[in-house]
Amino acid sequence: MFIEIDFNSDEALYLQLRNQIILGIATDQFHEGESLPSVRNLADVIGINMHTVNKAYTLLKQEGYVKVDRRKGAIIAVDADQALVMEEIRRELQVTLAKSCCKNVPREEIHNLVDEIYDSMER
Amino acid sequence: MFIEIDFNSDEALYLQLRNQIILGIATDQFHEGESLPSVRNLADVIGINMHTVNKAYTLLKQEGYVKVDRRKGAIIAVDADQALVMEEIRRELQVTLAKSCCKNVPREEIHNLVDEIYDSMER
DNA sequence: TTTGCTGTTATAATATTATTATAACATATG
DNA sequence: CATATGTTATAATAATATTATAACAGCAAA
Repeated sequence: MFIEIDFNSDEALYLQLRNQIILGIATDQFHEGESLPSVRNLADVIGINMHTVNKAYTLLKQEGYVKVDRRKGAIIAVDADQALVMEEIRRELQVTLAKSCCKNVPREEIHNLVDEIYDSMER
Repeated sequence: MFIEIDFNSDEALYLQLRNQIILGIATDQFHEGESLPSVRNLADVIGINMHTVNKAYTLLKQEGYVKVDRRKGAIIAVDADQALVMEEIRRELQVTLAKSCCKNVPREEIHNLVDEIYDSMER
C-alpha cells in the first residue's frame, strides 16, 4: 500500500488521496476486484480523519472507479464509461496544453511524454 | 475580451481567471506585448473583487506569463523557461492519463486529442 | 500642479470549504 | 454475542477564498 500524502501541498487531502488511488489502479498496484482498506483503517494509517478518506472513496464511486460493498468495503471496479471521462480529460488537457503551447513546447515533446507515461501505466 | 467565469464551478475564481488568460494567450486572443485590463477594470467587468483579479495576475507573473509595469499594468510576456513548466505538465498529465488509462482509452485517442487541441492553439 | 489611473500593500470581515471529532445506525461476519 | 463494515448526522475547528476599505508611490495627461 503506497499512498503518499503531502501535507504541505495546496491540494486537498481527499483529492490527493483520490488521485493516488487512480494512479494506483493505472499502475496495477490495485487490481480489479481488490478491496481498498476500510475508511477507518486507511485514515489511521495515513493519520487523517475517517471522513476525509470517506470523501475520497465516495468521489471514486461517483466517478466509476470503485464499487462499495457494505461487507467488503470499497472494491476496485472501473466502469468503462468513456464518454464521461473523455469530457474531463479534454477539459484538463486544454488547460495543460495551453501552458505548454504558451511556452513553445513542441507538440512532439508532448506526444513523447504521453507515450512515456502510458508505457509506465499500461499493464 | 472573452473571459468566461463560472460562478457555479468548484474551481476558485482566481484560478479560473488565470487559466482563461493562459488559454487566451495560447489561442492568440492575447498577443505578446499587449496589456491586460487593469485589475480594477477587469474586476468591475466580471463583477468580482479587485483582489481576486490581482491574485490571478500575481500568479501569472510568478509563472512567467506576464510582466507587470506599474504604468501599463500587466503585459503579456511569456518567458520561455521550459524547465519549470515541463515539471508541472508532467505532474498534470500523470493524473489525467491515469484516468484515461483506467478507463481503457487507447493512447491513440489521447494523441489525436493532443493534436486536435494543439491545432486549435498554435499560431 | 492637479487630477486620475496604474500596481502594491495592509488590514479586516465574511463566506466557503476542508478537516476533524463524536456518535449513532443497519448490516454482515465469525 | 462481539466485531467490523459503510452510512449518516451533527458540530466544531482550521484553512482558504472572497470581499470591503483604505492608503501609498509612480506616472501621464489636463
